[in-house]
Amino acid sequence: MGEGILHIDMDAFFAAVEELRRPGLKGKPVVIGGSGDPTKRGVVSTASYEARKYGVRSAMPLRTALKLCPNCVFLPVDYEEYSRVSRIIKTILLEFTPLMEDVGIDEAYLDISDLAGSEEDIAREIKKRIFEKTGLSCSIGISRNKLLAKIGSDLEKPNGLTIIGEEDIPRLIWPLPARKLPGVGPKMEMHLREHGIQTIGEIAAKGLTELQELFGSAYGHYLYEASRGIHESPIITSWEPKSMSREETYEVDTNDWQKIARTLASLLKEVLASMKEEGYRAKTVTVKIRFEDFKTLTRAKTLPEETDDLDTLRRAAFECFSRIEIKKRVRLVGVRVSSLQKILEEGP
DNA sequence: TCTGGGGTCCTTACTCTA
DNA sequence: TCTGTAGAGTAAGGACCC
Repeated sequence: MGEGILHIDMDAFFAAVEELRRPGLKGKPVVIGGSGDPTKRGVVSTASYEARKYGVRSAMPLRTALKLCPNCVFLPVDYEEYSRVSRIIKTILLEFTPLMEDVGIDEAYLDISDLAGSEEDIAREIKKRIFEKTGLSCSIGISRNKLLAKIGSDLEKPNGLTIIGEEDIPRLIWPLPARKLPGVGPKMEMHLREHGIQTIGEIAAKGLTELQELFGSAYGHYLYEASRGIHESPIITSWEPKSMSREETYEVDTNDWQKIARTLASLLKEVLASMKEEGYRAKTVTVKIRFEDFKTLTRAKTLPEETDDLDTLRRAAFECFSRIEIKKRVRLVGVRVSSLQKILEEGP
């Protein structure tokens, strides 16, 4: 007992949903990303397992994926459809327990500590119910905390079920590449390698003070504990958004100030629409410009009080924009609002 | 040559105020 | 009042996540 946390991760979610809609795609290499046109700017959101055989990976430019796999079927991202299927899955999970943490569109944590029956039986039942209702498979990790459950769900993909107990850490976790530890991305992986560290076990072999000297006190402490499977973070069942943003990458880089300004104004309108729809006002506006060389600048302005007035937010956004010198071509424009305040609902 | 979009969190620097 | 500093708020950038 005691391994009461489940991490549920849908297998190649976007591609799997598309295959449901178009059974003719089954068995073919499918790549979901951007507008679906692999000659245009965009990156891979999801590659089916067949496409992965060609080396296609998430976050890879679509043009690179096309070179690796000219026969792949390229499809645009249809968030509305994936969200619809996602809601069905989350509803199934909530039938098991209200202690569900929503992590993006295709993942969730469940705390089943107080449920009757073995963790493994419950996980099998979850997989069965999801498959019956949606035709989709998922992978589940079971352990005593979110960190280990998440690593576990990734170990036997697709359609996996992995239980990680205390005694399994040296055998299952320590041989894994450091990159498999949540929070270790490409930069930190390189940084670790420079210090001769390639696996999670090699992190666990270091002392706390050494890790903190090398990687800073907070992150060093995280690595020390995480590499030993120690992680105390609760299941978060609800939360408030901290910011909302829209950004757009041009198909062709531009230095046309008018065009950039029009993009900024229209992105702000979209952000404002989402903000109003969800019932928030914002106090801080941030404008982001990415140049052709990928150098990115942001400028922020905090207002005296929260607002959802378009003119006020637009003045703030353009004040930020005016502080950025456009002396290179621009590839991306973005706008974000933060310091959000929920508007209390009026009575009927 | 390429590198999306929507988020969160952390670090560092700076400014203002108690 | 002078001086130093702690803490809050703001700004900017960067790493990471799906």
